[in-house]
Amino acid sequence: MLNNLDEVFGALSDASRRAMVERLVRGPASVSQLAEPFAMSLPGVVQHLAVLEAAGIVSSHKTGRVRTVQLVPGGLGPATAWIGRQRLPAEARLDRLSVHLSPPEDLS
Amino acid sequence: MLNNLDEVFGALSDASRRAMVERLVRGPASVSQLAEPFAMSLPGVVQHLAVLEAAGIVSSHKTGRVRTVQLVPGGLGPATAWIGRQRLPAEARLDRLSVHLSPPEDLS
DNA sequence: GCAATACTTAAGCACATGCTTAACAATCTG
DNA sequence: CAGATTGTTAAGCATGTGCTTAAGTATTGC
Repeated sequence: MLNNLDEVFGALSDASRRAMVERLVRGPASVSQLAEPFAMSLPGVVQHLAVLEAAGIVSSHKTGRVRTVQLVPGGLGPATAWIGRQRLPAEARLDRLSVHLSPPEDLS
Repeated sequence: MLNNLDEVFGALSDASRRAMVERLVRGPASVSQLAEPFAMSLPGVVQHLAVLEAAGIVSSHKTGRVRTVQLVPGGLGPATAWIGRQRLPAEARLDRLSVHLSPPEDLS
């Protein structure tokens, strides 16, 4: 089985890449749009995006000359799951509590 | 304000360091005990522990000639919190639930 | 068609990372 | 005290990371 935790955590260990993820939470964006807040060359940004894509955090497709990037739903799942497993025994009660909480209700 | 997300995610991006954290969830351990599962020199292990300690994930104290390492409660909190904030709007319902679970409480 | 736009590819460079071995403490044990 | 145990310090090395600039390749709009 392929373990991509190295790539996921590695991708998140860089502030520029985290900022890109934060931007993408608000919706898909082109490479240029993602590059705009940074004092960084476009190739630099593209390299960061490649890291995020290799980690499965982001996906992209090219339409015409524009590459649109978006978050992969659940792309952070492996990271969340791993961290969730490393709770101290003292914190375990909270885990059990969550099991008994009712599933999320319709909040409309 | 100092931002240690780089260090926390960076520390978790290495499989050896994650394995050490997994071991420490089951209780404190000496440097030698932590080193035992690895085909790695002791200085190598100590360097990994230094990364975990710099990230605030682990703490250690030396008694006699033995250094005992343990998890810092809530040391993974910054990572958990950041990931929790990057949920897609579609996943937002889960956020409300997590609000009731996150703060580490006094479990005495 | 021609120029502007939006990337892409390639190469290179400084610095960080993940190890190693060798040598050095410091502490316990018989 | 002598030797074994436990960790530390220092140095070095191969590889990875995070940029850069320069030059190229589609597309699109006039």
